[in-house]
Amino acid sequence: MNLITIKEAAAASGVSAKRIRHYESIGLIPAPARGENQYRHYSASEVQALGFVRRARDLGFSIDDIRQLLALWRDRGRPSAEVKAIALRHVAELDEKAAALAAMSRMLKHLASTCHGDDRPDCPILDALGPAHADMI
Amino acid sequence: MNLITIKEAAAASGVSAKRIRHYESIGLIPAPARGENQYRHYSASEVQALGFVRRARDLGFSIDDIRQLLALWRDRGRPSAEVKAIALRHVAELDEKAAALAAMSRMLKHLASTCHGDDRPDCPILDALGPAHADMI
DNA sequence: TTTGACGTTCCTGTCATGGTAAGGTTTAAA
DNA sequence: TTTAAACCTTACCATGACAGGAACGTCAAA
Repeated sequence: MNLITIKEAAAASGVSAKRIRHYESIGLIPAPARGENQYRHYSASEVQALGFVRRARDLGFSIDDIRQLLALWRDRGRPSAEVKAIALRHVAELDEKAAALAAMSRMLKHLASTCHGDDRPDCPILDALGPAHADMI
Repeated sequence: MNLITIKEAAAASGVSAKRIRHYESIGLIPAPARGENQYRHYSASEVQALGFVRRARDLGFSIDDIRQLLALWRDRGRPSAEVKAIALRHVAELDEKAAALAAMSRMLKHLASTCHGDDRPDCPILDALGPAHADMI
């Protein structure tokens, strides 16, 4: 099997060398083989696992989520229900966070729309943050 | 002026005593007066500033943003344009983050909808994360 | 041979806190 | 009077998921 250096593995997987070492240090991915010079050497399947991690991170999964997903991915007989449960729980978290951000944005847009935005000091945004209009938030 | 303890200031402002000390340590709010016993004592205006900070945090502003907003809030002659610019920049950030989360959620919902979610091992979610279907993400 | 591009480990910083420890103070009850 | 509790203080460690950089070893090409 063709073994490659960490930089090549980084290029092939889309995970930076720094992150690869980090993932190894926290036990997300197993330590790879080392050469005589102590350099890490990665096999194709290890690069595949790194790609898996990257794509899961791109979907916003936490490292702990990915730990479980990786284990299920490697388990040929896993029940798909377990994977689906993790995914749907994550979807709920994503939707919750997105809703919270949208609510903040809505409020700020409203406040900004009532603010002149010129040289005058009157500012409904600051008024809303101040104690007199606390009820607006 | 009625001076109150940090715990009372926390209750009145909605900012925990821990956070109040933290905000002081990073210079977000000025150090308050101290009693003979070195206990912090807060005035009404200091409690108002803490409430300001809390509401700005509730709207997702960073500490550095709040630093600027507080300075503008205290400046009676500030131009509202400066405040509006900070707010609109923050709105853009919020919208960007919300859109990213929504995109992740959409993709995961789609993948989950095609997953049986039973005892069978076949799982389009894992397949999509794996190297063969990298193009799905 | 020397340069520069790799590799290694280890330490610190990020952001906005929370938790906890070890100690001093004040207040109230036993 | 003693003691217990509820406060207060500072200071340090932990979080998540890394990035940056120091200090040092190794390797390939000019």
